[in-house]
Amino acid sequence: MSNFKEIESKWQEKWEKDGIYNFKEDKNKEKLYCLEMFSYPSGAKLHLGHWYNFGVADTWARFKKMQGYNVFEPMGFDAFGLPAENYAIKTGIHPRISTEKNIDTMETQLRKMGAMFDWSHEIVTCREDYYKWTQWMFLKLYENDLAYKKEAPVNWCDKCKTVLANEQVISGECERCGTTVIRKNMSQWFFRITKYAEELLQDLDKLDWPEKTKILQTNWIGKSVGAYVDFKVDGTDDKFTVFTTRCDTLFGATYCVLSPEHELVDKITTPDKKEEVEKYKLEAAKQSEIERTSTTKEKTGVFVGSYAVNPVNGKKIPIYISDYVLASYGTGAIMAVPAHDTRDYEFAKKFDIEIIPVLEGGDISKEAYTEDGTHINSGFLDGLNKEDALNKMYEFLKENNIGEKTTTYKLRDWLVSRQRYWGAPIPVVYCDDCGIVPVPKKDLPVVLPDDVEFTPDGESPLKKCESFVKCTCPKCGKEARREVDTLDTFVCSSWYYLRYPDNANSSEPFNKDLINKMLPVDKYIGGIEHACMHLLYARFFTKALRDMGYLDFDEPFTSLVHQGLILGPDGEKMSKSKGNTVSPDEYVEEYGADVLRGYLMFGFNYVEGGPWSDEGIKSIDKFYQRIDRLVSMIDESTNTYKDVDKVLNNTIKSIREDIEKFQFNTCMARIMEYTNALSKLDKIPRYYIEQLLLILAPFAPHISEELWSQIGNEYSIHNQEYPECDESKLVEDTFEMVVQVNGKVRGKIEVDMNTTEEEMKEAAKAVENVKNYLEGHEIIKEIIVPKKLVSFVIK
RNA sequence: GCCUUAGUGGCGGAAUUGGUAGACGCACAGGACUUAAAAUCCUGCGGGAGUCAAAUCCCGUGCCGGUUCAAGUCCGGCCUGAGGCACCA
Repeated sequence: MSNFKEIESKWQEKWEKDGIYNFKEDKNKEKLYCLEMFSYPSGAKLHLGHWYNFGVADTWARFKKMQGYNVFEPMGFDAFGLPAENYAIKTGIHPRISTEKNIDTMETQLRKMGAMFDWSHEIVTCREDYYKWTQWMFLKLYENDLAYKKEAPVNWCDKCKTVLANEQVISGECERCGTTVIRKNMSQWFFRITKYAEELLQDLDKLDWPEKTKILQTNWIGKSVGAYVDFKVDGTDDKFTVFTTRCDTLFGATYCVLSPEHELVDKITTPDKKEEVEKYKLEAAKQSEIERTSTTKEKTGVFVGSYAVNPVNGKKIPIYISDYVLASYGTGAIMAVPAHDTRDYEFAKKFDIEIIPVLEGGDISKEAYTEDGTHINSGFLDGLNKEDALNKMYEFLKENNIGEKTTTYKLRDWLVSRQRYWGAPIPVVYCDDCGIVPVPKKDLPVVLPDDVEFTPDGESPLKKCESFVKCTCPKCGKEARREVDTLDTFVCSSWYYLRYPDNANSSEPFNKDLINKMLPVDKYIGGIEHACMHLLYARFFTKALRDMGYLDFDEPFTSLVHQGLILGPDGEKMSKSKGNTVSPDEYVEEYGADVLRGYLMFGFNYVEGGPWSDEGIKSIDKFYQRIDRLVSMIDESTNTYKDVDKVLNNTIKSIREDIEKFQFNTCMARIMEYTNALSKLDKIPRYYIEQLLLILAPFAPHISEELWSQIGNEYSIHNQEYPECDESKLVEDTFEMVVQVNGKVRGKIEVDMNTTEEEMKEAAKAVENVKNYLEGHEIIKEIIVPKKLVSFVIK
């Protein structure tokens, strides 16, 4: 086999023509839905990361197919998004044209991968037959009170008069014009994901996901139990509510802090502080949340001139604003207990505010600092421990109607409005008389118009498209205006796994019975960068659809695996701007898909990834050439060799174990060991060759298929069963016993498998080198690990 | 900064979960075949001491400390890199 490329396209065409990977319902086989996170067609071409994700995951799916599962492995494109629109502004090429062209290229490339993708189930999110149902999802959420509008801050460039993505803000400035970006409030659509916060948290226990991913989601959801406490503003009827996890320290609260965006700020700022407060609010608006919540930067803030009344002791305490308090978490206001909180302590020191310790040994300025001391200076809480004091305070707050026990989450509702063109239009109409009116489902899709203008002035093309904006109210028939914002692309990707099995359905997003059979996804493979957003949004959608009665399962992805990141040769994340991207194309061109896939499997720990280097890709090429040579040594004898049998069965056993852990590198190593064993033979019996090809099939699908046919076997190797391990071939008569003295290896000796512990000990003592160490010393301890080692501790 | 994660030969990476560190491969070196090269095959290959050669010994899994008969693996503290931080997807 001199040319891998030739045989690859030959088999790819045949497989597709025969549809051997197309999913057909089969009552005798268990379905297995294997899904790789679909790709965004921005770069025009597949990059190495795609090959790493899809190509390697396909080996797992192929292995499952050979294990007898009815595998469904679809592919599609997450095709809406910012880059296509930016590209249009720069070049004038319409996003639909550039996107469809990219998809075309990528499909061609994906076919060259030789994966089992079932193209008859393809979906593309920017096409009407898909986004119609994305809009339907929006309407359903709206009907169920899971979509609503409210004011929220966006990145705003006042020169461009446009909203910027975080990505477009470069160190606080607009990437186009360099103007300082500010946070500005706008009315926007939200999905009420927080309604599911508790269930999203609880159900993590049910999932076969990496522990670190569950921890990331747990922290992101950020549940904390505490209390709301109301503070009156002294001398007025105004009050504000704070959230605190330590209401037991209320007696030590010596000031309050509102976020600069808090609605009460303007009202309670005294005239002499007005200027200073306004200035501070502007400064705060310029900062990102990461900057604002940094625990190392110096605390800043401004006294607003008013005082709050501490509800437990009636003390007047000053009210400040500070950027370290965020409007989006809790109530946007805190009570500060500087004696027991680091941030509050720093702040109080700087502004010379009173510090009252209320926990014994808990004064932050003291050396022996504990968080949970006995309460002091705390009136009715004095002498109590943390738990009792908390409970007593909860009671007190409730009785006096000044607060209550509560649970809050860091998780915020999901902002889905985007002031952009290239996305699914939000199917809503604004009518002067009827207000917000959802577009009736029979009128979906609200079609994204093609004839729009892309200008760099930042104005949304949809807003300027009069024919789109102008419409009639579905309720009263009067003239109305369409919503010009589009949906976050994460909305598209929150339900695509539900559409794949039923992608041609034109009367509903998916058939309930079908989806209940095909889902949940059995194995979902994609990057960990999606741990908090995409994966959480998809879980939310599934639960919301379940509650609406459209499906009967609780979780979309039963089992999850993250492939690592393939970095540039410099060890940095590949990006065009860094100029460290590596294209897979030249490798496919030179070595073929099997070799590139093989190298990606062998050269990296799949879950860790690492910097790209092509040192060694040749070795996979050589390895497959070697297999080709071995196959030509085929012999029709039925001889067997004990050593070869042992290696063969160990290979099968190890691969079956390792592939479940996505350890493809060790699988490849075991295949190499088997070929090493075979190459010691002059002629290789047919059985050993067939086993080799079957073992190899999921890893090198084209080469194995070619060689399988060359030795005269029936097409297709991919419809065969994966070899089973014959444990009887692995039985060993002896083992190597290790002898340690004081923890160091001092001898190794081959002994019979059936050696008793007592015999092991005696044999160990008889080892020449061990004898030298034991001589003249007292053995104070003997440790025996059966079938492994003997360890002596001597004095 | 916060959350998560990783650090093992010249390199990519193994290590049954506390029990022989370096599987498998790359690179390199030596040899065979060849007029020669490529390809292929064989041998060696963490560092140091020792020896004709061995045996054997010491050091070694980012750094410092701890637990243990025994630590790459567990615990505490640090350093460095990577991913995410809610409008890139």
